[in-house]
Amino acid sequence: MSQEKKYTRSSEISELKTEMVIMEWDQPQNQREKNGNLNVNNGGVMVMADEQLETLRKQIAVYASLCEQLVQMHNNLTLTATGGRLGNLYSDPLMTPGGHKISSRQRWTPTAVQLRILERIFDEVTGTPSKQKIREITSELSQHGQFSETNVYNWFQNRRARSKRKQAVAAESEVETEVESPNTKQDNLAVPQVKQDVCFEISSQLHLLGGTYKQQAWQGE
Amino acid sequence: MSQEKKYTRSSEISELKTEMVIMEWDQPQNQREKNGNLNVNNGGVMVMADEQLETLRKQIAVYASLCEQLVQMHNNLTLTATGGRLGNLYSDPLMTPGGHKISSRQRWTPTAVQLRILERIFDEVTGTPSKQKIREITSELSQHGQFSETNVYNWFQNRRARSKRKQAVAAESEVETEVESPNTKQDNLAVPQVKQDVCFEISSQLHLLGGTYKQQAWQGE
DNA sequence: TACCTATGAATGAACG
DNA sequence: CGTTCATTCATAGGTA
Repeated sequence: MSQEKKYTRSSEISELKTEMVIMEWDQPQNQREKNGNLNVNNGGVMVMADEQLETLRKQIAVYASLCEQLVQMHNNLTLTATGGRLGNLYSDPLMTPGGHKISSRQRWTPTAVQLRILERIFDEVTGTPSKQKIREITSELSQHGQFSETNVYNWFQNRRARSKRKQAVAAESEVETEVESPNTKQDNLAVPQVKQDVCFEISSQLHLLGGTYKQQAWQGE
Repeated sequence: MSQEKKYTRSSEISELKTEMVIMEWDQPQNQREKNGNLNVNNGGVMVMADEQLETLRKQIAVYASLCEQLVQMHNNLTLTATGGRLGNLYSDPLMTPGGHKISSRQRWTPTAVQLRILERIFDEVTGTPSKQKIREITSELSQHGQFSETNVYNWFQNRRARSKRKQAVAAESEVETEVESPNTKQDNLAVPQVKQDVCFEISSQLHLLGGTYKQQAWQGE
């Protein structure tokens, strides 16, 4: 009785950005260039070294935290994330004793690659997936996993609908409640949404942070 | 019945975290205290600042690289894909300089009052909350706490689903007392730990780097 | 400290 | 197309 379960998945990234409080460098770029001895040859700038030190430490702290969390996420995700699992391991003959629990089809879960492509296309298309297009997309994405056109269709439908709903809700909540707090732009607490490319955010943060040595590498695309 | 491993969200990572121990600085704490000018008033210690700076920068560089890799891996694996559950960006945590953090980001938890009202309404409605209704409910409950309509929506959804499920399960077990486990369909736990190696490497690097400055940040209080 | 339960949230699929 | 259902994930809180 080996029942496979696919845990993992995690969304701890949300915290990352909160921690990533990028701090400014007190020194301009040119100063940073000669990082071998930038703060000692300047008469009274010595104090700066100290500040910088502090800053650097903080940066490192942030980085450390970041890495830690990333590792965590990776740990969680790694377990079963790699590819589509639509047609692979999971032996569930949809047969329950006594009950009629049929139709227990496992739902398709797009992989990262697939999702990215889908979103891109979603962005391109104005509002109708168009059957023809769906076929193409399916073919395209089929290389990264097995699934049917119906999945794509559904995906677009859902995507559209939810997008709209989110917008509506946002707009609605935007209505000013005069008696209420002036502008508590703090409507968090359960209005996540926005679910964009989280990784992208991380990337941004990283790239912002890492002005010291590293430049950019993955930020491309 | 039980498999070999239990899958705990944080236990696997525990070792990683242990490696992220704070690394001692060549300076004692008291020195760090007066970080306003710790390395300038000491005749020959100035160089140290420089060295330290250099070291710190290197650390940052390494961290940056690590993060980069991590993000890359994450991107490849599942980031926004497999689970898609990763879109949890909540709003800023509002961290006060004093060290106070306003918890209450994350999951909305209905208060007693809210719950009562919700249940009452749930009982009234035949089974379709209807968006309009949700709006009202939200408005009404907003007096007892801040939350969005989505919460209400979700609440009803979950409520109904759960209700149904319970009923179904009850009916099923009522008709037949099978040998299966009627309590819960939660006999999962397979825990395929496979690709851990990657993380392992990274963790090694991280640990090499040392924590430097980091202490606890996100792991919560 | 570790597991379990309850439940809020996310999302693929289906219904009208 | 908009709305609802069903399933699963992830987390807060309780318990041993």
